[in-house]
Amino acid sequence: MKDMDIAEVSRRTGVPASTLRYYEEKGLIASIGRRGLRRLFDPAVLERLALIALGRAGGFALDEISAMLMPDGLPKMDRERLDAKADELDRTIQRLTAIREALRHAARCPAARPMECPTFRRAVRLAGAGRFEVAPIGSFKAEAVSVTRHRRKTSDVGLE
Amino acid sequence: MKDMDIAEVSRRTGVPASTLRYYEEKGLIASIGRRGLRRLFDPAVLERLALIALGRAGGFALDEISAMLMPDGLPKMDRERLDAKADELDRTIQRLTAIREALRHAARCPAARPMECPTFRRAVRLAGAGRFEVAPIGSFKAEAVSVTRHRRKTSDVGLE
DNA sequence: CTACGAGTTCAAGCCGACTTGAGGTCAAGC
DNA sequence: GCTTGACCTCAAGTCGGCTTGAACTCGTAG
Repeated sequence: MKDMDIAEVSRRTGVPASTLRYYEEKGLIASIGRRGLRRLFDPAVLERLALIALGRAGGFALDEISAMLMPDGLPKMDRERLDAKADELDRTIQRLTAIREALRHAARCPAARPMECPTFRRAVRLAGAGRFEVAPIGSFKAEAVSVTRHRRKTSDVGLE
Repeated sequence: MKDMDIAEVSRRTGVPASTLRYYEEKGLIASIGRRGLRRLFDPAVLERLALIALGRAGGFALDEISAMLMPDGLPKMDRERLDAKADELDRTIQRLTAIREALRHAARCPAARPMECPTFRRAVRLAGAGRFEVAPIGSFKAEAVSVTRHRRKTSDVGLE
């Protein structure tokens, strides 16, 4: 298998040609040359695209991803940096798990107002969904979670 | 505690006033009236904002969230719909967990190229990070994950 | 030789969730 | 009575990650 044109890369990865050009422009992938105007890609780009997709699926920004990949597609970051990313993901997972439980519970809990249900409240608290001192029963607080979002002042709850 | 002005709601929730106005405009929250020009909010809005934050933290779009809340802040969706959301979250969690493992592994795996490492490859596969038939060793495929993102053609990997 | 279709560039558009800025209103304190 | 400052509206801007469209260039099949 020799070098591929953009259509083949697109076909084999499901990544649209426009996206591939965009990624190249951003320096995430590189074409190995041209035939006429047309880009030629080394098959290794498929692997690299898999890693990029992995990062995207993990919710990382393209910039972060390119910071993690060496020119040849090897993970570049040191152990600490990768572990930090893993930890970040870990916190996200915790949060999402709590939210999932809240939803499951809300689906069958008969309480009139969800916030009156201790189970639900607990889930909300674990979700770290903002710092609210909501009235009913004892007040609860949670540290604001801030998941890699640009300049935010106070409690950020965004996942993305 | 009687009705609050926007500043108080903001202070108590950490949600900026601009965001509160935006949410009102979108119909996610409602002010209970005005004093002069100024909005007045019922304390119940705090609870509603907590639920909104919960949804945001779960990665749901504002539209989805408002579809889940009754005018008074009660979860509105039927059991099936809520369960479906929970399932969606579940899949996301699975994916993120796989990615976290991939990162942890990559942090200490000595393999020259990550894709040569079976453990890593497995993680990538579980992450469903695109459908790639990458060269080395046996090829693998994964169904494209599509996480509630607007019109996308082929394999979408976005989480957000 | 020419037409075709797949590729190219560059600028502009889109989506969601907000933020920012200019300019206006109004209740309260001096 | 006048200033102050918190609040208001409305339009426009921002950010990331792409997509879209117009206008162009090639290699190749007929």
